[in-house]
Amino acid sequence: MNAPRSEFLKVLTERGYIHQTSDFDGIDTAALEGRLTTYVGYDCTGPSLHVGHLLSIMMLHWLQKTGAGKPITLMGGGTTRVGDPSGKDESRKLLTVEQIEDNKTSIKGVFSRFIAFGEGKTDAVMVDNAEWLTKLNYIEFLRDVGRHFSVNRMLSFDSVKLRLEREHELSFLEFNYMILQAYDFVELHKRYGTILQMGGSDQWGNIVNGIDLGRRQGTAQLYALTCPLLTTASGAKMGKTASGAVWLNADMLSPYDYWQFWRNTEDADVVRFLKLFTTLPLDEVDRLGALQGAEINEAKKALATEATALLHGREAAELAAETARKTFEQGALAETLPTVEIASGQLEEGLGVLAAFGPDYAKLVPSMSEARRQVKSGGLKVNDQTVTDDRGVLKLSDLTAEGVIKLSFGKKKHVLLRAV
RNA sequence: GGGGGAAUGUCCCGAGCGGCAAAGGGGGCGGACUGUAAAUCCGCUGGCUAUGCCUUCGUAGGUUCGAGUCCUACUUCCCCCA
Repeated sequence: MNAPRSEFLKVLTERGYIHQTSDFDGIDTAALEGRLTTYVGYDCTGPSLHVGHLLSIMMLHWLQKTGAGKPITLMGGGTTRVGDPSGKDESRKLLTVEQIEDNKTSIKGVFSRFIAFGEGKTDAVMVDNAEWLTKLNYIEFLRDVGRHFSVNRMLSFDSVKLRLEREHELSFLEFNYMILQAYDFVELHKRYGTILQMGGSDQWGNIVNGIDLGRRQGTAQLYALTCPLLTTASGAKMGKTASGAVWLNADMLSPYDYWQFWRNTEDADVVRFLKLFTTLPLDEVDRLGALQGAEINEAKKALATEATALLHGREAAELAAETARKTFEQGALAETLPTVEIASGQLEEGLGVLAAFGPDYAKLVPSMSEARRQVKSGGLKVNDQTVTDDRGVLKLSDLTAEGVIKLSFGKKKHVLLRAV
């Protein structure tokens, strides 16, 4: 692999996005000529994408920014009806078509934060593979596409092999996923001149299948580029928090919580994440990375603010940073903490502490039983006072001068209960 | 087609003579220590209208005062013979 000549691959290489490519020089040349039309596919299995998807979105961002080519975001409206078996032990429950459509609508919004859509040469477009997949004729499809796939070879792919080795069922439906994804690649080539598919390293097999199919059907040379699967320095899968995945949609994870997620990055990951998840120039990253000991916290704040600004906007990011500063560095009550409203009447009658923390109000803990357990281990606080009695009751007199009650779970998670 | 084995706490792996909310790990969460980090140590890790009640051991039945444990059928997987 030679040193990249294109700005696009230069950036991707320097910032650590590349895990594997099918033909580095070929991609490099196309990028240099600005004809690297590239797609990434996104399943519609949930109502929001999460940080795991961010890497590929950032790659599309750089693709556009460096003028290497046109980004295409492919919504898997069709493939999600089949289900990708990659990396999963069990079949996902079949989603209804309505659920998939709802998810798709809900997911769409985040892309425009990172890439510009439009009609121009390097403007991004969004397409949905339901458009062509749902119209396929089975027999025709088998004859045109199916004959190019060897089952012997398909069985050797990790996504399939894992299931077989683990003794878990793999339905014929799911077995077809890789064929459909391969077909997508070729179809996108025909429609938009797409020549590159990017994705996580777990998608390598699926992408290469598309390249093979293209060659057999006589398309131009297609390419693959994958990014590494993200793990933290201590080996944990990235993107999980107490309350689940780190969602990108603001209504599922507030900008403040998103900021907190990045703020809590392990020391050893800071530089890597600055390169991957912010657009800060590399010399600035180097400067931040050189900080030692407790000073690394400055780098983490920069990471949090920059990453949040990309997704939720500069203003929301600054606000989150300020809220965190007040809460953690001054120990003051930040009015901008996540807030849950409660009827004053409820407080007049008295609201059980457990209930206040539980799923009906602050949602800091998932159940009353969990709240009870946390009281035992001293994890709950009301107005910075540790809760000791699980039968305690919150009353109007617990309201601070600002008219709120501050509920804390652990040291990092806070919610304000505001009487209305 | 015949024979033998397996499925356990809705995160994973895994023990479980008929009295079991079910050993032990990993992961996760909380506490201590720190720097809102890592490592380490301690605690917790089904739900609820809570000294009690309800739901859990592949699925559906049965035996029993009582079933994760015994029986029958079914599902999926592994091994051996054909």
